[in-house]
Amino acid sequence: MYKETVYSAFNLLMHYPPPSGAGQHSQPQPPLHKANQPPHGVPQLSLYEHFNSPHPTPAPADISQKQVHRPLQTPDLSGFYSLTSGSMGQLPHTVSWPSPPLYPLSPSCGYRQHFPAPTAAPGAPYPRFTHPSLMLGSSVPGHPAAIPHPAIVPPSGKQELQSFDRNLKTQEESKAEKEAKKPTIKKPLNAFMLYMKEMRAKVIAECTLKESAAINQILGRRWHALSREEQAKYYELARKERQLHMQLYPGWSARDNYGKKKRRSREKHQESTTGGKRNAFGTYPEKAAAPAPFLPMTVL
DNA sequence: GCTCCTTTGAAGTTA
DNA sequence: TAACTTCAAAGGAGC
Repeated sequence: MYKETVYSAFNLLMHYPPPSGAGQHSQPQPPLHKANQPPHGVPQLSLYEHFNSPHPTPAPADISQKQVHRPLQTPDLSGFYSLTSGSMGQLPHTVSWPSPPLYPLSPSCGYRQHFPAPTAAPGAPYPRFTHPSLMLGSSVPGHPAAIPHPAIVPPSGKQELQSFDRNLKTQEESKAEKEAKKPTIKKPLNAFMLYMKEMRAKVIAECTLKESAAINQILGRRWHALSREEQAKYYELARKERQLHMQLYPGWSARDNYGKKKRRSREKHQESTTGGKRNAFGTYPEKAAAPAPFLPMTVL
């Protein structure tokens, strides 16, 4: 039964149609994230105003209007923010279609018909949304909450204990320790990362999956299936995220974290694509990614 | 406990 | 400037 389901789903995916317009456009347009820059002269709410506006405002029917107050919601958060839409109309004509999935997905998770781009009724109030990293931290003047911005990652308690033990070590070591203890300021999340954060729980619930790699594949496909307006929402969020990040950490650069994680060697990367390491489903990427034959249904 | 997997996008580095 | 690389999140798996 399980095998049958998996085969069916996999065969479906192999014949999974690309989104409408993919591969058919003759005049490629700039990517959404490039095109989605606000034009000059469009009044922008300050970040403080964004985060301290007491009441969410229903969005106008025409999202291309110069200001859209669009509080969105996640279940565990109480705040909201409003965003300014500068160029919602300047969206890419289409998006590239992702490569076939490496993981066999169930139709309810991987098949496009099951996750159409959500649409809101015209004039309906926008759902609340507060991405944690968009919430005010203590470093924002005038804000009562002493919650640090989540981009700052303090060392873990374990590391702190370890560093406490090392107090007896040499000054040089403690100096190096101090450097290591410096909280890491993380990169602001991009549009897709924000989308993943919001939708992950939903996918987990729908698909009863726990493997992040598999979930991310589903989310990647859903991202491509989103309407341009829906994607624009996340590009706008990401823009705000970067803006806030710049305000909170003016001197920060992505260079600060560059190379901090262990650099993956090309050999290792190639190894992974040529069968060196198993993925989350215990299969080898190159085998799963290869064009799959149309497998016959197998009843166990 | 570190790294990989897997996704997209931003930003860094390299040629 | 184009191409390539790294890192953001997530959590199970493997070493």
